[in-house]
Amino acid sequence: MNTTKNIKRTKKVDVPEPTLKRMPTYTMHLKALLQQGVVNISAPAISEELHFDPTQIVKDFAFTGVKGKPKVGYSVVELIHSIEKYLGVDKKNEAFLIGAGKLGQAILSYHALQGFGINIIAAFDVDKSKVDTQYGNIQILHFDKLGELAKRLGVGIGILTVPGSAAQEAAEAMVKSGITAIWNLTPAKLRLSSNIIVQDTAMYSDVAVLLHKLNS
Amino acid sequence: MNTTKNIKRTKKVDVPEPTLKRMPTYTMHLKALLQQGVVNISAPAISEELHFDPTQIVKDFAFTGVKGKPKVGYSVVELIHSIEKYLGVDKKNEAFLIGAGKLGQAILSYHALQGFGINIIAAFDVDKSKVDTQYGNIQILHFDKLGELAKRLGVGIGILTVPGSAAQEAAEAMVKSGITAIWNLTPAKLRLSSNIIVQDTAMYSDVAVLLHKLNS
DNA sequence: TAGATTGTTAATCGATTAACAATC
DNA sequence: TAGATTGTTAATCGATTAACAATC
Repeated sequence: MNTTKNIKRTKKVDVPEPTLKRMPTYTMHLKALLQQGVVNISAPAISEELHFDPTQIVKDFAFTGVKGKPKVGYSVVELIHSIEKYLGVDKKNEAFLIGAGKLGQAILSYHALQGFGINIIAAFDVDKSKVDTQYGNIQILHFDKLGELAKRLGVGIGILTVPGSAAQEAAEAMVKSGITAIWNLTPAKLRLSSNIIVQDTAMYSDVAVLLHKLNS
Repeated sequence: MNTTKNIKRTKKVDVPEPTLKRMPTYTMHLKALLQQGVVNISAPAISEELHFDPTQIVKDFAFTGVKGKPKVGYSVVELIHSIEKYLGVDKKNEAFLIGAGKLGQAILSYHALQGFGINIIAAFDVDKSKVDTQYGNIQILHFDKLGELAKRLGVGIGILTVPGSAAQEAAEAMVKSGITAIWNLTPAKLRLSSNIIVQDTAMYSDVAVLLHKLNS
């Protein structure tokens, strides 16, 4: 039995990551259109607003399996449903937030995140003044309880908002607790087992791009 | 006189944006090495740690103008200086922060930002309970004062951390105040004059990528 | 029917990766 | 000198954009 062949058998019709990153922009815009009572929308019309190439928009939508009508465009409602289903927004996607500092609190209070498919069900911290308090309607628990709770509730997603210096250690504890996907908002470069999904939000990278554009 | 030709004359040796985004990762790693007393480092050695392609690392470094020695690698100190100079970290880069909510406070308390070249010198908000207080050593002023202060101090960078619903309006006020570069941390898609530099940090895009990787 | 827009295939563009000569 | 690594040119890969046929 040839393992290499088996891996290749999974036909690689994978979405480009840039497409994936544009998806939430689409749903946000489409929801605004829906509220304005717009029923159908064409790719060129969206292009006008978002400044994406119309062909690219058509291609992006095609990945979700939605069908449009020539001359008419797409049903706004259908599009929203199709994209959200494709992204897995309808799934449970329960997450723990690790590190209830300012950034963690900002994420906790950003309720729109639920609209993008992530459902934060508890937060963890080591700071005794924060532990066993509520933030919004989310309980902050001691970090020690992460392992037990993650296993009991079967939570697989962790949002990492601890200080950069504590990030690696916290991430390792998360993995031990059974967390398999980490949204890393710290500046740290995490070194974890390759089967763990890590998604970095590297703010400093964006700062570098901004400054370079400004100073050149 | 042909304008089109004049524009093209500026030989397009522009850095790829991915290169720019990797730069801060390099400086962070190199600074750690420096603290460990490492004097020289080769691209293959960095590749081992950061999992970037070694050729890509060599190319990235070349953009900054630094010179390496075959068989030895690069001087860690020289590299840091070269990259930081290239990114404009040495420049003043004074910035205002607009919106002193949780996310704004998180940015304000993230002192490492200074190490990436941005120097926040004041924050603005419309919330009376926040106005005229200090956060860390940064004064929070009323949003009304933005225009006057931006002009007086010649501040050109604005960090936008208001709620998404207020983002467009705040951004327009910033532009009127003479701000030419905006780091947009809100989910809003800003519609501004094309000469304004806007850099989005779109957290929801990263969530979309994470969930898709997890659910597939 | 005429024309706008979808859907798909082909061309282009840009970044990554590979190859290799130069060199310390 | 031998060999590792830089520096650069070429090949590959993937995403964007263009072209165009299908169709409502």
